[in-house]
Amino acid sequence: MKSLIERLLGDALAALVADGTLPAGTAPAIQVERTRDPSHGDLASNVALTLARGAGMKPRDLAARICEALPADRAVERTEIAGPGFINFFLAADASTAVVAEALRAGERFGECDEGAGRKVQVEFVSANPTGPLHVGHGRGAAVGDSLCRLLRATGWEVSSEFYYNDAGQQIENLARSVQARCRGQAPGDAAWPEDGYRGDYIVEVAEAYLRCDSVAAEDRQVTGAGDPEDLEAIRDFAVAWLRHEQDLDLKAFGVDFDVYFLESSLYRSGEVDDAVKLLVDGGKTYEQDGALWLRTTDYGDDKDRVMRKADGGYTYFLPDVAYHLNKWRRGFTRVINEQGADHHSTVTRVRAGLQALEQGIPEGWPDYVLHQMVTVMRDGAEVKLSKRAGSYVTLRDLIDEVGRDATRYFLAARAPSSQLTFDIDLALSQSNDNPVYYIQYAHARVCSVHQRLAEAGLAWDREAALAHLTLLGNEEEQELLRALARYPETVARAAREAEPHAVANYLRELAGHFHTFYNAHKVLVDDPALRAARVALAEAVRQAIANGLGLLGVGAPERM
RNA sequence: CCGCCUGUAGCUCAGCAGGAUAGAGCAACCGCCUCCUAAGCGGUAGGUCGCAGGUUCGAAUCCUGCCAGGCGGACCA
Repeated sequence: MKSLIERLLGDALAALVADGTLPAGTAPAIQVERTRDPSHGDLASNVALTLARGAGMKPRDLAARICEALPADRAVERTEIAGPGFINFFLAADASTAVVAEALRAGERFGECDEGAGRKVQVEFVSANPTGPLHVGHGRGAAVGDSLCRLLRATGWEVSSEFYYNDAGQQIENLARSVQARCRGQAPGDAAWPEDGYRGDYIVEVAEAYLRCDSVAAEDRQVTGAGDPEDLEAIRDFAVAWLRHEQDLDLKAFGVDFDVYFLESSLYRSGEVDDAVKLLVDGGKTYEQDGALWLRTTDYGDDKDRVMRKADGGYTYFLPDVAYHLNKWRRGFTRVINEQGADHHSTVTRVRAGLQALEQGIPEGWPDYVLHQMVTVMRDGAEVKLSKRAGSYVTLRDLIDEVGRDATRYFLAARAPSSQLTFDIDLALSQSNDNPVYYIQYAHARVCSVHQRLAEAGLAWDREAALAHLTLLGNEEEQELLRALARYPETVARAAREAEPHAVANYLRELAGHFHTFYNAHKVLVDDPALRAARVALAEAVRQAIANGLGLLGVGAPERM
C-alpha cells in the first residue's frame, strides 16, 4: 500500500516537472509514512514540505498542486492537505481490509518478502569458549542472533548460522589444569590450585566424569575419559567435549540450533593459521620487535600495532580470528554478521584491519557486527550475581529453568541490542498482564478459543466467503486493528534490514493490545452470519500475524492458556 | 587519557533514514465479568526527551561541546 502511494506521488511529481511547476531534475526520495492519528488519514507524505523551497512555493500551495496532479486510484478514497503542508491519504474501505485477505492467504508466510533475493549471509553468534556453562550474556546473544537468522530467512536471505568454538589457546589450558586439580582433590584456595583456574562447581562434575571414564558426545565427536589425572592432554580433550555437550544442551533448551559448529583448533590443523601468517609476512605487513611478530594494523585504522606471534612462539587470539574470517570469506560469504557482546568490541577494528592487510579483496567494512550490551539480572529489586554451579555469573540454564523458555527468549530479544538490559525475574515470572509474553500469547489463545466455540456451535466458516464481507468492518476498534495489522510486513522487513529483532517484540505487544481492545468491545460470534464471518476473518488474520511474529522470536504461540 | 554504547514519566523501556499535541507497560487512583478464557478492557494522574549551543520552515531524532553511567583499551579472550 505504501509503495502504491509512493508510485502515485512519483507520477504526480513527474507531471509537475513536465509542466514547469517544479524545476527539472527534481527526483526526491519520496517519504510516505503511516499516520499516528487516524484523523490524519491512513498514510501521509511530506514531499510538499521538502520540495517547497526548490519550487519557490508555499508548502501548502505546492501540496495542492500535487494533489491535483495525483492519478486517480480506487484504493485512495480522498486526500487532504493538513498542517504545514502534509498530504494525507484516506484509503477506501476495501483497501484498508486488503491485509486480512493477504494474511489469510499467505498463512505462515504472511509478512515474508524477497528483499534478500536468495543471497547468502552468514550469521555467527554465541561463540562461547567451551570453558563453562552459558551465561545470561550468551543468552542475549543467542536470542538476538537466532531471531536475526529467522528474520533474514523470512526476508529472502539464504542464512547459515554458525557457532565458533575457541577450543585452543590459554583459556583451554586453564580449563584443563583446573579439571586436573580437581581430579587430584584440590580446591580453589589450595596452594597447588592453578592461577586463573576455573572455580565453578561444574569443574568438579567434569573431573568426576573424567575419573569415572564417562563418554560424552560433542557435535562432531565422542570422547571417553581416560581416568588418569596426570594425562593433561586427555583431560583437555575430555573437558572441552564435556563443556561443548553442556552448552549444546543449554542451547537446545533455548530452542537454538546452528547450521555449522566451527572449531578454532581446525584452523591450526588445516594450516590456515600459518597461511594467514605467510600472507601477512610476504605482504610486508609485519615486523619483528622484542622477539615478537607484529602486524601493522595502524595502517588500517587501528590505534596501535598488534602482536601476532608472541615471544614464546604462540599466537595471540587475534591471528586465528583473522584466519577464521578469511575462511568465511573464502566460503563465499560476501555478507557476514557477527553478533557478540559489546565487551569484545575492540576486536572489530582489529579483525577488519587484519583482513585488509591480507589484501585478498575483502571490502573495508566487512564483516558486519551487531554488538549487544551487558545484561543484569534482578530479583526482589536486587541484582542477582551468583549461580550455584558457575559461581561468578548467572547461567542461561538457571533462567530457563526458573522463568521458562518463552519468557526468557522474549525478554532477552525485546530490547535494542545497543541498550543495556535489565532482566527482571519477578516480571518474567508473573502470570498477569504485567507480563508482555503472556499478554501476546493470550491474544493468540483467545482467537483459537473463538474457533473452538465456532466449531462447538456447529457454525461453518469459510475463508474465501468471509473475505467478501470485510467491508462490514467499520467501527473504530476494527479500523484501529486493521491499521495495526497492516504494519506487520513492514515491521518484519525493517527489523531484518536494521538487524533489530526487538522491533518485532514491541510491535507484537501493540498488535495484541489493539486486539484485546477490539475483543473486549465487540463480540466476534454475533448472530449476523456476514458480520460474524468478517470478524472471525479479522481475528484469524491477527492470530496469524502473532503466531508468525512470535515464531520470528523463537517464542511459542499456545492455543490455550 | 583514548574508543564504543547509553541518558525520554517514580520504575523498565519504545520512538531516533528530522515532521503535525512525545508513547507503552508497570507502580498510584477510579471503574467494567448473568456476555466468545478478567493472563482482559476503559478512565484519571504523571515528562524542562541529561545540560548548553548550532543546522533547519520544523530537532527527542542531525552536528559540536560539556555532565553522568556502562563496557573496552595486554606478547589474555
